[in-house]
Amino acid sequence: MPELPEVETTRRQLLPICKGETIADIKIHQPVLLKNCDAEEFRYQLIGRTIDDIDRLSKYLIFRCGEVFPVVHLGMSGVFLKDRADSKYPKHIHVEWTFESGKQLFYQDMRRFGKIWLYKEYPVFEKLGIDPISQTLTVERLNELLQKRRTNMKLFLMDQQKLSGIGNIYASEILFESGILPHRETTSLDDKEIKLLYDKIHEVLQWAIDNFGTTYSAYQTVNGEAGKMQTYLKTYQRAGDSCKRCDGIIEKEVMGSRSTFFCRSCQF
DNA sequence: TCTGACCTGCGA
DNA sequence: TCGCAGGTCAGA
Repeated sequence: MPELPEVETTRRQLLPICKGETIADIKIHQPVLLKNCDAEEFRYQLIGRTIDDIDRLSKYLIFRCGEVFPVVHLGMSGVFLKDRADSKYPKHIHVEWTFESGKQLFYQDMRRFGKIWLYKEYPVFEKLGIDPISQTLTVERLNELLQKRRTNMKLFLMDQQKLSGIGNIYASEILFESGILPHRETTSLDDKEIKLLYDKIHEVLQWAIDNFGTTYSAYQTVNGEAGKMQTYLKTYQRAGDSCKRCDGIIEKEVMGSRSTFFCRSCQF
C-alpha cells in the first residue's frame, strides 16, 4: 500500500535506472490507467524523450521529460519493476518502457487502482495538502491545520487535502508514537502534544524511508525486494497482540471505513 | 462530511 | 464462497 515512504523509496530506486535514459518504446496494456490522454498520445509525446529527473510530491511521482511530465500515482498495488534476466515475465504488467540503452522498466498494478497522467507543463495539484516531510510543514502550520477542521486525529492524518502522503498504516503508527488516541478531536491537542506529533510525523516517515517502506501484500521495491518497515510497526495488523511499550493490548476499530490500530493503555 | 465503489488475491 | 485489505473520488 504505497504511502509517502514507499513512493519515495520507488523514486530513489528509479533514478539510477531511468535518469538520462531516452525512451525508445512504450507498450500500454491497460489504457484505462491513463487519465487525461489516450495511449497513442502518451506514446507520441514520450517516445524519443529523455528522463531528466524524477520528483515526488506526496504520493505522486513526477517524471521530468523535457517539456512533458508523466505523473504516476501507484494507487493500492502499483509498483515499478526493473527487468531481471533471471525472472519470468511478471503478472499484471500494464505499461512497459523500453529505453534506447536496451533497459526496460515495467509498471505492475495487480488491483489497477493506480493512475497515470501526462502534463505539458509542470503539474500543480491545487487540492493537495502539505507534503508532511517538506519544509512547508512547521509546528505552527500543523497547529493551524488542526484548528481548521474539527474531526478525529486518524481522519485528520489521512485527509490528503490537509497533509498529503500519510495513509492508513503510518497514521496508526504516528499516533501510537505520539501517545495520542486516534479518536481525539483535532482541537483537543495542547501545544506539547502538537510539537510531539510534528516530531513523530517526521520520525516515523523517515524511519520507513530508511527501511524501504512496508511490505504487507503487493508492495515491493524497484529491485523486486520487500520493504523492511513491517518488522518495526508497533500497531498495524497487531490487533490482539500485546503492546510493545506497555502491558496493554493492541485494539482494532474501523474509522472512516479503514482499520485503525491503537493501545488504550499508552495512547490518551 | 460520510459512505460505497472500484479491483484482485489471500485466508478463513 | 465470502470477507477483508485500502487510496481516491463520486454521489448522497
